[in-house]
Amino acid sequence: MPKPRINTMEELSAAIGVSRPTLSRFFQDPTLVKANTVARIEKGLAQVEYVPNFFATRLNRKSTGMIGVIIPYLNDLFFTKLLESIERTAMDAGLTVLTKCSHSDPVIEAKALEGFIAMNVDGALVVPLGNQSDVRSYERLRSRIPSLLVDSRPDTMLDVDYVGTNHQQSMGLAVEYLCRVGGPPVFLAMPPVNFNALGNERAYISKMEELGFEPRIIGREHLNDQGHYEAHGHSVMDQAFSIGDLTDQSILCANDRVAIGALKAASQHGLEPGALRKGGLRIMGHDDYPLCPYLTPSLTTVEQNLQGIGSRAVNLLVNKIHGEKNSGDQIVELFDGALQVRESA
Amino acid sequence: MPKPRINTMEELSAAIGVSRPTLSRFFQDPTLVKANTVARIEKGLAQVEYVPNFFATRLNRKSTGMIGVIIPYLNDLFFTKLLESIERTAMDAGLTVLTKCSHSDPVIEAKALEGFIAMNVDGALVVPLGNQSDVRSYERLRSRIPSLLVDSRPDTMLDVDYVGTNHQQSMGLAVEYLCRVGGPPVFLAMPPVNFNALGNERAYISKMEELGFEPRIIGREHLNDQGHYEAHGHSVMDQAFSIGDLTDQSILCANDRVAIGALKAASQHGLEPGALRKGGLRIMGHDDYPLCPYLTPSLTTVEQNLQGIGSRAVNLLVNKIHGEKNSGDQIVELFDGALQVRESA
DNA sequence: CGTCAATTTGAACGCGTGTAAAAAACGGGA
DNA sequence: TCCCGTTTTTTACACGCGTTCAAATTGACG
Repeated sequence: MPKPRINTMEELSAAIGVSRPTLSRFFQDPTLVKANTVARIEKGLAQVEYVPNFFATRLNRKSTGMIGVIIPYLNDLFFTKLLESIERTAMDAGLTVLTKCSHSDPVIEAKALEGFIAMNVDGALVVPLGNQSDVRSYERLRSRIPSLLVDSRPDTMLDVDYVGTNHQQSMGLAVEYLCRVGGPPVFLAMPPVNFNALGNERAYISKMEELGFEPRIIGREHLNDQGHYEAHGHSVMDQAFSIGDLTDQSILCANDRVAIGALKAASQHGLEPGALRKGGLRIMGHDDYPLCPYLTPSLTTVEQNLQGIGSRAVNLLVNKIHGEKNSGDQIVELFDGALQVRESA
Repeated sequence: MPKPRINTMEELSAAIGVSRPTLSRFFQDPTLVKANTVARIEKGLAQVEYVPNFFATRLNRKSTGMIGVIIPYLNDLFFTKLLESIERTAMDAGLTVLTKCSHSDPVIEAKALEGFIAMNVDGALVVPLGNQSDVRSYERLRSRIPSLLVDSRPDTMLDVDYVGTNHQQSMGLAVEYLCRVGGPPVFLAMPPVNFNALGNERAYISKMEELGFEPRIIGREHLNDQGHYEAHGHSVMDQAFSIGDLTDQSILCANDRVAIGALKAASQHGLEPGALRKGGLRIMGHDDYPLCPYLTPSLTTVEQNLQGIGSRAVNLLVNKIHGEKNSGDQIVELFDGALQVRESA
């Protein structure tokens, strides 16, 4: 026997004999209503089918209790891990998260940001596409809504609040490690079309120079579909190995997915990255993709503190929302990476 | 010079000299307004900053133009691939997608479904947690909103509209292939706590029996945290290999992530799955996880047609929304899997 | 210039709930 | 029992836009 469906608070009010304003307060926060009355309401509620209309409740409220989050890709465990951290933290803070994915399309990204404005979200976390992102969209967003850039910061938005990894430090770790335990690394870059991997690249160069080595970057010339990092890494290294190049070098990859492609190329050419431990071919990644330990050989990499970045981003956003008066100062928080030494380097 | 911000249609109307009802019609569908007027509105719009309030627009509309989608995990490329397919199809159909993730928590799942009701979505696609899912929540949802189960169907919801993979067929393919090219496979199951992998398991059993072989299932007794498939596959196989068991068997894994763990265990024990091509140790997965080609050895598997499942699910949902009068008949569409023979088996 | 059809406008109401202010009911203590 | 402070109820307005409908305007055409 299905319970009778009740569509409006008005009807509810009539059905259980409690005034509508009291019901309204009850749904927002039961502690605003006397225990006695709460019990009466809950008893009534158990007998009917009623769900307050989401739109109506937010229409005339100062705070919607929602934050918007947008990420560039879905098919990447890096972003989903970050997203998971964000969602969990936000949920604990009592916020509803509105997740969007731009699918690597600046137009979709812009539309999503506009959507956040239209929905009056309390704040927004933006993991941007990168330099292709529409700067004006973001400007429009942050002029109305407390916002934070996460993970990646386009060159055109350097004056904006931001939480991410300290690439100088994390790539520095990688370069230093590779140099210490073997030969100085060649840098396998991301596809050029792609978003600002420049942070990693610049960090590589400066660390190499600091240590007195000549930086060498490969893979910038290869065109590749966006997001197909493994294919990129594979094709670049396959080509090199085919002519006997780089077969005893240290290869530092822009990220783990590129490294996964490189690993495959190596194994196809009968090479065993990391086999000599202190020299020969070695392949290292960056990010600590969840599958790293399960690759053969397992992938040495630098772990990004996605957990920390995600939760810190949410907390900072909450602060911005609750006033904390735009102190005027730009917020920039960079998290250090941690070396994860495994078999491949 | 920032454009003046306009907050309501009323103000907009005054600002650009077009009546509010006309503006309303313009925002819903510009073709409802004369070209001449459209131009005038657009010109005015370019000079100000205005975004129609999302809540207000949906409050008094019959259709919200939104569909809700919920998936159980984020950190799984299988689900993100499915989600991507769904989002793309929905976007093409002009629908706004509301994505939620239950993070493997039935309570979150139930809340999300209630949220869909509260937001008056036109329809909902539910990729359930599995047998842990709260059946009543889903019943409440589908009693109010056109809904469809996708990918997995809990035993408690067998009478419900559903789109997914034909596991009988896809696992049949795998079993048949393994038997044809080598010895009959042992089935490496998912962690028991987990959601209904039973489809795969049952399909394995029935195909084995059909071919006259004795089914053998391992890995059911191992307890494991949810979602850590690789660790599960690894620990089960590591244990077996350690006592010299299964080292020359065909192993059919419940899914690719389990297989990835199994592959790692093999390599750690100096075993090379698939090396003998037609016998010896072979490992096969199911799903065609995007990384399969990049593993060493690359993973033989059965590809699920996620693209097809996702877009079909959206299209069916759209049909249900647009009436198509509940024909009364239950909708069940099963997609065939396709063999992807690689190195590991 | 007149006519008819197509558009736009004004005015008003509705959507379901938030919110504020004042009046009424309640509850506990002297 | 009376008084006072707390809680609930009444009442009324607000939120921003969808929608309707009659009245006014526009536009193309003859």
